[in-house]
Amino acid sequence: MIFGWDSIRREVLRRIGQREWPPGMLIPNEQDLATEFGAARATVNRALRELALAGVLERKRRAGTRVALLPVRKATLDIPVIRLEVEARGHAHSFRLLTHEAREAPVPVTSRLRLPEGAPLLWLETIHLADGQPFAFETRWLNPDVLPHPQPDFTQISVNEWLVAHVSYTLGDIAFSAARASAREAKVLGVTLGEALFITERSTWAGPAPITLVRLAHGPGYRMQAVV
Amino acid sequence: MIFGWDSIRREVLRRIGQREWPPGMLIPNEQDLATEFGAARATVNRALRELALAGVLERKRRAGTRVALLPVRKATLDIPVIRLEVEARGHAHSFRLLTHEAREAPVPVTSRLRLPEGAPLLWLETIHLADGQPFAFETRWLNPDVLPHPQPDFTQISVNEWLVAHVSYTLGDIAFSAARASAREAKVLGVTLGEALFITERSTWAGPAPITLVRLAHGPGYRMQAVV
DNA sequence: GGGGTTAATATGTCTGCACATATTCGCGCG
DNA sequence: CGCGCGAATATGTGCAGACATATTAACCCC
Repeated sequence: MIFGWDSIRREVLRRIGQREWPPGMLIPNEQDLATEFGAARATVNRALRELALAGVLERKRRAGTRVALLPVRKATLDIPVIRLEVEARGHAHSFRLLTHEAREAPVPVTSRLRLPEGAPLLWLETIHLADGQPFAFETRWLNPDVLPHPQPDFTQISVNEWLVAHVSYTLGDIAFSAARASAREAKVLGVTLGEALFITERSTWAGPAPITLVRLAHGPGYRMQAVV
Repeated sequence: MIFGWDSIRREVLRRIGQREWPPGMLIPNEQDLATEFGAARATVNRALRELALAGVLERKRRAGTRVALLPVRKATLDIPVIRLEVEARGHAHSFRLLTHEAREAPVPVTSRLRLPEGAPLLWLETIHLADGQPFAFETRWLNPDVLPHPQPDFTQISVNEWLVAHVSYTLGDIAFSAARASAREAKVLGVTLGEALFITERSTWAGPAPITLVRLAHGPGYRMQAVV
């Protein structure tokens, strides 16, 4: 009813929700729906394409569109810079650079970044604070090739923020897990030894060139939320 | 070059990556780009819309399109049914229903599902196995109103899977965190007391009606991955 | 010069048409 | 009966033109 591809999207969702179109059913083709809704095929296409992207529909050329049997829900989560994440929670962000040195990266790191064994990388440790309280402990391997000469002053601008502003990365992967706090993590984050930490690990790339491998350890109470 | 909106998208990404269009810059409008690429405005629009969705561009009517200063990367993660998750790792999935009883839900649960205090809900505990080894411990509050009479046999089909096949939910939220294993969790998952667990909590709704509130505890070694 | 109204502009979306492309169906042939 | 090949079909994408809408810039009046 009303207007726009979004109302078509919602109407299709409604029919699926009410079981008028049960899971697995082949739904009418775009042209028929366009006629029914009094819209152009392109408009119906837009609505169905969005639903396929969301995992609600499965579409194949010639075979048509069917309601997904096991809708693989897709959650999208925003990954802002830490400063924005802290500020979104209503706290003031600050940070302290704890370590900044060149190091030979261990094999798991070089292999994951596809660098030759023993390549010299920068090793940085940063503690991020929210209203002065520990928020996240960041440990990072950084490819020095991406830095200018002289290097930026990472005690003034966080590595995180300098990178998003000065190095465009095109792709990367991210993984989440849980781990117990090591002695160092416990001390830096101010938690008891063995506490459960929420771990985020990211690797980022500028095309074929590795940029950085970063691990963020969040203390207890941290929740990462997403809408489905 | 070549053809298609995706090649325009990649070309725009390239210009951003090469700093031809640095962060914050106002890029040419759709019509000019369409002329430059020899495409229709709709095609350019499609490319730019995708990039805005990915957080690379920021678009505003009349104001134009600019390169995002702090690109808020959006990661999309798939949330399949547990069986598929286990099978994707090359293991055989099985499960055992440990508990299945009516219970008065505690206040935190009823309030989160917006049900009256003391509403009777189903309480279900399930252990999911991968090749016979504990994979995830599922604890669930389930609104009995969504079930048919007689109730399905949850020892045969997992609650998880029955719900996705028979109840369409329209929205929900999901949160991830880390927690230490309680005595019961340690026993069921076969880990030591206090081990760090990866926790997934979901609430799902069919429009205004609550369906279920579920908590999944994954043992150590579990990683949730996403592509940026 | 300040404040409010008006015009200009870039994006958002729609229509109607066309062609491309991936599948599947069905026919014919060995 | 099985197999391969061509026809049919639904989606994917393209184009040109149009109107809608949000937002900004310009202007006028006091």
